[in-house]
Amino acid sequence: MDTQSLTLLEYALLGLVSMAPMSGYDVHKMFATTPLGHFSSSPGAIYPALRRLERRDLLKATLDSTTETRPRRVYSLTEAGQAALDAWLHQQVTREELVSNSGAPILRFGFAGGRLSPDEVIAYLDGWRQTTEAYLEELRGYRGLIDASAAPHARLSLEHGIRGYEGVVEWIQDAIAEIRSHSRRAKARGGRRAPRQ
Amino acid sequence: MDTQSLTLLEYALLGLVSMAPMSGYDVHKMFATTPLGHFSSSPGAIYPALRRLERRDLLKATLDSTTETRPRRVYSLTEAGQAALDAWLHQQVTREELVSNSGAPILRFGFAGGRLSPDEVIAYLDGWRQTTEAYLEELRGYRGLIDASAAPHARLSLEHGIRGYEGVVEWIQDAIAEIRSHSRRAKARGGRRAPRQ
DNA sequence: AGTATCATGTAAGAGGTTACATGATTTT
DNA sequence: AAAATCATGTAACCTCTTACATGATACT
Repeated sequence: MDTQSLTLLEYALLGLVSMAPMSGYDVHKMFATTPLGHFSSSPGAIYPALRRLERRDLLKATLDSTTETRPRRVYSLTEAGQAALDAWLHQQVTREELVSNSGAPILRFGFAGGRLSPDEVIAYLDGWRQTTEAYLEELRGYRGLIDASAAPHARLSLEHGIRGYEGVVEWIQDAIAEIRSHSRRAKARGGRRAPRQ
Repeated sequence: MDTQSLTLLEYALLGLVSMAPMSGYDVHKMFATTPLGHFSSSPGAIYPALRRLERRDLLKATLDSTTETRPRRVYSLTEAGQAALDAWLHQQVTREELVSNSGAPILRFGFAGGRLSPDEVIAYLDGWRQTTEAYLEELRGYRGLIDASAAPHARLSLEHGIRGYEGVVEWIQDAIAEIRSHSRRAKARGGRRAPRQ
């Protein structure tokens, strides 16, 4: 298996295809019409990326010839693709991901839905929270270094960053609580053996 | 004047140099040691960008030969550079800037300190707030389209985005209040003619 | 004397953006 | 019949990343 790491766009494509097999045009529509991260829907990015993933055997294309037109290339994950996606989903949030503001942490969370267990998701979220709180301490340390009356914009910009990360911590706490209660309900239902209608 | 738009890194360089003349290495240190946006401090990005800005006559370099070593190239803004920076600082925040999450809005705010009047800064912040609230309405519209019990991660991801933008709106309101009171104090001091000591 | 840091760069490669191309299908 | 949209792509260009190069000064 090929350990080379992928671009964020490529991981996003793996994640999307994992939820449902898709063509390049389907991906384009997703990026263009839903608030799924901040990816460009330009075909010049999407189609070459899909081809790269196909070359690396992470995706396979099945030619859909139901219509007589030029066949759509519908992509799905190979086994190596599932492994690569799962390995990525298991990566903890790093300080660098926070600083670079790439959107990778929330993207991983979004795709973790069906692929990670509730306990794994909670562990991921808790790691994210810890990394965020450590970075928050760093940022708060800068507050003392700024002469506020001399540089109000510098201090306010720093405050903007701090507030953002504080909001993330709150969101994580709520998300963990919600996932816990959701998983408890699922277990309770499982105990009574799925009563239908 | 050259109306071609610049990359965010290039605008960041104009902004940094506007605060104090700097060499490429000074910029590198800024990016490496302060939480100034999410720029890479790699010389392969910084030095070529400075050269591009010099070629476009937005920056000029003065060779500092106080030391007998290889002279440092200390950059400062040309008049065209000041005009380009000011034009950028006057641009309102767009929906695209919010979606792409580039960090341009807070970067402009940070550099607006000495170059825009308090009234202009407040107008900028208020435009940012309005654009953010409009985008928030868009995002809230997606809430109804998601079946929460079927796709809890999708709904939580959306909520993550919504919370972030709500936090920005709150920060903007506080920032406006602070800038208003700061500017009132400055006017009051101006009336009594700068008492020293 | 040797190592770390200062300070400035270059070279190769990858990925993304913008713009264009192509041909079929659906809509007006 | 014409226009818009579906669907897939290519080509040129630009910027950034990574890694290496270079030579001077400061430190130990």
